[in-house]
Amino acid sequence: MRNPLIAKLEHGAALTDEDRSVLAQLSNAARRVGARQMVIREGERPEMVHVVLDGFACRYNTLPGGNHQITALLLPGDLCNLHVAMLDTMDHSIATLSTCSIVALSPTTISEVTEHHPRIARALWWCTLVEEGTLRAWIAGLGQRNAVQRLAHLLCELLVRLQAVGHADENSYAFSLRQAEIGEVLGLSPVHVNRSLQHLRQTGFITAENRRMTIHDPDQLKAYCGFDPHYLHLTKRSDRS
Amino acid sequence: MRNPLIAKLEHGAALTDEDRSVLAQLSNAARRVGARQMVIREGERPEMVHVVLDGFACRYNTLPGGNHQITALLLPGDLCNLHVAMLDTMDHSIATLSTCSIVALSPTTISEVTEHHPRIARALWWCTLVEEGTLRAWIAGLGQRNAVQRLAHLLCELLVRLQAVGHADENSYAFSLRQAEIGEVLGLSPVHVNRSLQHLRQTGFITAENRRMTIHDPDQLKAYCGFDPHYLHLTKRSDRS
DNA sequence: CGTTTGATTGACACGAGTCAACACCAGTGG
DNA sequence: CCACTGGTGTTGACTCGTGTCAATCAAACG
Repeated sequence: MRNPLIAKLEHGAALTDEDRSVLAQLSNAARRVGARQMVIREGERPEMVHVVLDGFACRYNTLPGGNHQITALLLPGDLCNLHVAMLDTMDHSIATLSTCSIVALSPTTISEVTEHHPRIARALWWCTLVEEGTLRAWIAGLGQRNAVQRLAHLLCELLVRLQAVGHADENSYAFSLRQAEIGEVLGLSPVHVNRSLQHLRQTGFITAENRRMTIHDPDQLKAYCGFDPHYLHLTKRSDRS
Repeated sequence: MRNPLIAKLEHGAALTDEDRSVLAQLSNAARRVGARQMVIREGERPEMVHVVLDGFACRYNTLPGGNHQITALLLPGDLCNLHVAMLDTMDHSIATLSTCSIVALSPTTISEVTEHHPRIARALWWCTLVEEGTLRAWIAGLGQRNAVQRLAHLLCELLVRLQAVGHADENSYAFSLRQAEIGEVLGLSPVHVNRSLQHLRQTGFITAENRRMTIHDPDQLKAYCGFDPHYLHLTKRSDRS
């Protein structure tokens, strides 16, 4: 399995072999983190840039009252807090969902790399655009879609994003979120997540077993929930400029 | 009334007088745009960075089915598409809501300015972080708050953001959105927006008349909806480093 | 094996959407 | 100067999606 960081950044810029080897080196210092561990807490001053190399992590906001809303899923290849040096304190928290393999990079490492490797710098810029696009897509889903479509849309997004880093095959991927956690992503109660999953199962769209999600006909599910991958900006570099 | 672009960026970096005069110059070429005009359409290749100097504009996503979800409100001082050069095509549209005064800057202007004025560059970076924080806060609101709290939260956010650029006084600001547009922000039907507004009026929280929103006791309304301005990162520069 | 954690189910309550009528302007044109 | 218009805001009645609570089931685990 390829290095997911490299695989992801390939979508954002035309990397050279040298770029790749730099990224590969950065990935060496990965550490293993158990499921449901905090990585950064809201209010802290962030010190490191984190890169997820394996597993699922998330950003989440805590609301007065104690409710949580997950605002982003961090998949293999995803970065957090690229802008680390700019921030006073975190306005949200980051935690693992499954067991993860994570690298922590110092701001100086980042700035050295971006200074000497313009294509990597470009790819990192691209990452933040994709991140913003994803945030907007989630807002649109929360505001306009019903529970089942929201869930279907999430499953489609995960399929496409994981495929982009080589962590999903044609129509399935490892998926170990609890239903309660899916609820925190979609703004639904755990019970309703359960019912929505059942609906997708009974309609024959998906099979979820053994911590693996299988989407029987991805194109059909995408059509069902109106999934348009444009916001992920995955057009292969080679396709354009 | 101060230049809102300068007023906003002051929050992101300690600007010098020279920085301010550069920004003031950039603001000269503003053009007037009527209400409900498209600025950039989804799918287009963006060519210019836009800055709102007066009025309300918005980003919005169009969903299959034709529904719209507003994903960001662009207030005086706000920028769109700083990252213009990086994008292939827009994954969302931008339009005015009220009559606006807008400047369009070329990517080369931007890169020249950021190259020669590191504090402005820093402030622009800061802007994108605030933007992301706001997107996350909206996700959290859509996922976890009920209609009235969502509305109250929006009104609080607008108060604070407009105050930050000198476009609101202690407890009121010009506000000319239709209820249907508020609905597109909050993911609510126009009818329910109406009822939620009435609720806030009858509870004595707000008065909305003459295209002006008055929040009688901002602290109380903030407490009511759990508004925490942290995500706007408006701590005055002078307060820290 | 008991224990625990998470998934599933059913009954019920309630927030929010829908539809349709009506009120209230501001602007228009006669 | 006044009817007419179109766009918004306001109401009421009804429906339906989703949340809540609580019981039960299933699988993982020490």
